[in-house]
Amino acid sequence: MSYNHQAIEKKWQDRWDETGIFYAKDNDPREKFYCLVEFPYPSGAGLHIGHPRSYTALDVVSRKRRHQGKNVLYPIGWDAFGLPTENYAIKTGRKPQDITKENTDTFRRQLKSLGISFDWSREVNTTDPNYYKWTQWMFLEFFKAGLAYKTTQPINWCLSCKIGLANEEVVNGRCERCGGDTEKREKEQWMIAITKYADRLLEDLDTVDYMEKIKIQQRNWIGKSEGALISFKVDPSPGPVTPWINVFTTRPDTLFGTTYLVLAPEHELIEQIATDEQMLEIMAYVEAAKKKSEIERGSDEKEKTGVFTGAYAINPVTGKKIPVWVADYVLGGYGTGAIMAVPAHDERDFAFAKMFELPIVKVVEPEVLQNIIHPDVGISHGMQSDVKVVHECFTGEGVAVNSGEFTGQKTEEMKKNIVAWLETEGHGEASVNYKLRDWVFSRQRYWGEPIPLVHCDKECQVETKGWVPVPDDQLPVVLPEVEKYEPTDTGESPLATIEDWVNTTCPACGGSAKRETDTMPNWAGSSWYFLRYIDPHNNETFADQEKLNQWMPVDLYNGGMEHTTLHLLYSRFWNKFLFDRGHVPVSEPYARRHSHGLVLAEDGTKMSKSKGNVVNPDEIVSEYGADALRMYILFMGPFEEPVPWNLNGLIGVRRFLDKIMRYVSEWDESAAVDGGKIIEPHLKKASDDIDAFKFNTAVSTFMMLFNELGQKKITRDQLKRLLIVLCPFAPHVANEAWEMIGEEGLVEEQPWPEFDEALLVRDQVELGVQVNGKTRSAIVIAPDADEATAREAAFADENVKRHTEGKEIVKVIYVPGKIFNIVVK
RNA sequence: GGGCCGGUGGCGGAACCGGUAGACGCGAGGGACUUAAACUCCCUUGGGGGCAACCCUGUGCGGGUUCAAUUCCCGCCCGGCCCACCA
Repeated sequence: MSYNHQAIEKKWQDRWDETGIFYAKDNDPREKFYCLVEFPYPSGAGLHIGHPRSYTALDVVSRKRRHQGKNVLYPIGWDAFGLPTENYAIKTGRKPQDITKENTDTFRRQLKSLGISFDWSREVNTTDPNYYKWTQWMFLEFFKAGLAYKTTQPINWCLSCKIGLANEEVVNGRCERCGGDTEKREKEQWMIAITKYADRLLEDLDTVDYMEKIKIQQRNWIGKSEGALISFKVDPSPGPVTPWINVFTTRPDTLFGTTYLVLAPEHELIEQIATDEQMLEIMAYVEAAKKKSEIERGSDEKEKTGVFTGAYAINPVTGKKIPVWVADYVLGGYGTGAIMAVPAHDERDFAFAKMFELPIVKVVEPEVLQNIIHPDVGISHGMQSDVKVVHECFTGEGVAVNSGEFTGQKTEEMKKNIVAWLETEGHGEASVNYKLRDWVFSRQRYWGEPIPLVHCDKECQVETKGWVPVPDDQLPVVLPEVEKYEPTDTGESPLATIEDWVNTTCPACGGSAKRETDTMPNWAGSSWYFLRYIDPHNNETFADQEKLNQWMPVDLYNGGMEHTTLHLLYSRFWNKFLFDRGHVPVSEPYARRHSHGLVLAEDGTKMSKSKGNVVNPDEIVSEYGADALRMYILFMGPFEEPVPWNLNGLIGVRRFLDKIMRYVSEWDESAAVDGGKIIEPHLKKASDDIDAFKFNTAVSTFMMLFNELGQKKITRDQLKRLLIVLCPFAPHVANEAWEMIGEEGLVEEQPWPEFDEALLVRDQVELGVQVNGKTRSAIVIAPDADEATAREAAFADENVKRHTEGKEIVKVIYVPGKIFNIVVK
């Protein structure tokens, strides 16, 4: 017998809709549980088979919590701004608004067909003006706090999207969205000063329960390093004002080994200090470096290039003149865009020095060498004349050599002392650097939130360089209708072409003014959506304070690892900022963060449209049913690991669901026997596995349970308990079965079972018996039997006798319930 | 190059805190039911040996700790993901 999934799934989904049983309740005395999944980007392709993995898993958790009497908020919405929709609009000439409407309708239908217990009354959409009104309002909060600023600086530019990208969006020199080539470009951009929060984003990781690998990845991305800022005086001075070159280093202790300086090609001092003879060559090099795409620059395989500027600077500790070079192995965006090169103790500097025959001076030795009498100690640390060719580079810590008065100090000690010396001499100071960059927040695109600023023609607001916020009562600044969605040839947003929208009046002085035509990146709306779910229809504020107090923080948040350095970091930052402004009650938005693995194609590779190995959830649901898809996707493997899709596996799960329905239809109360000893341990295991995120073994536990039951009919109460625990996994089947046995109402209304300890303990276990660690037999014995009993049973066993007879028994190890091991000689 | 994760049957995977390796599912083989098929049910299924009871071997490779290692330690090899000239 095979149950009719189409009929029963529709039936119960309608019942859930009618009763509103999954709606979260504000002002409710029950304990709250806020369960969150990353809301999807509603693409034209429809739901990906990977989506249900995360949604189903957290659905199981949410459903269990409801059974346990919690007031659960499990919402869903649409992260709908973004390039694919815009590109589709360009291709078809249709409005992105219309395309989005169609796509979200599809996604909603697909998600509902899975029976996921979302609270559909709280659906949000980032492209809804009632939503992005608040995204804009929050941007203005950043602006008013001085954290949003416009600047011209080299940014990552995607050549095919014609769009500026944040660091986080550039993957191996390619655009994260389209995979196209990127290069550095000078462009005016709105930035948000996320770096001001770098320390707190780092430190507060200790206060949250994230999977360790997520924390590690965020720490690495923030990339805090401590060191020193050191100033080198250019000598001879190229003009009346003597320029100084500032460098950041994590190894100030190697200053004596600094034999040259290197500036990034973008460095502002280059033109000023380069000598006339070198100028042509330098300019050519700088130009070439600019044109190099990020890919080329990265793929140079350590082959170093560079040009001498002709200028020299003074090493403050040795007093020696050292040459200043320009090379693109130094990054303009990190530190000061200039480095002190210590070829003896840095691989990159070493490679460069060898290439251009620059001096290499050893100033650190591994500590172990210090115990050996060393002829080098004490030799002068001069330049050219006494340079020995060093054949390898030592980057570790150790003891200083060739370092004047500091010689003999350990690295840690020397770092402190040299920084103190630099500070007194006015040549430098202790300093901290981060890899994290400020967030490039402008997009020259149509399909995003307009940045709600106006530039006053008279620049009446001097301190903000003429930029004036659109007043709150004029928000949202609604996206105007345009003819064409293409970015303009000048690299400006299509909005720039709508004159009567661009031209406006200055909110401050009433004079003429122009609107900002850039839009926000698609990360904007997703940075705070978890707050809007709490009060999605509020028109007075983004969410009511009382309700925020009630619901925040999110108790459990699941999403993909690919968002660890993007969305997850951005939204933590955004929430912290709102917290500082007094708008949200907690500093960290997510108490616990989990991540899921990808669902791969059957061949173990990523699913992709081009390879044609994509699985369509609609087909699966219509052919095998939502419950089969739900249970299979949980069963296929460990939740956090990637697993290949396998249709036969899904069919196996469907067979199991048929087996359950068959059991229930054949179930006969009058023939019931006590099955407590069978079902109780299994139900307990399945229940525990939910909290441990071990959904795969939870499903297999149900299978084992039915294998053990066989034809045995359990009591009504026992069957009911079973169906309640099954319900989070296969809610349609559980409800249908519930009705089949004549029970009223919905399974969702039932409390989670309390497990009876007495039924969990087993009276007999099979205990392995080993001789010298090799399993030779097994005995059936009480799990808590004493050693004498176990010993008797074990030595009575024929097989054990055969392996022990005539041998000296050295000792026996008996671990009750685990093992009985006899050591013989 | 760095960080993280992983490597167990033909396949996906299980094994709690070191305690009978291979649960559960798929696939395969055999059988029952059927006029036949589908469905369902039963048996077998890591490799090698043996009629059998059983024996040997086995969790990427090489060592080690232990009564006992898929699990812990050391050294390698391979794969995946993320980051990557970050001073």
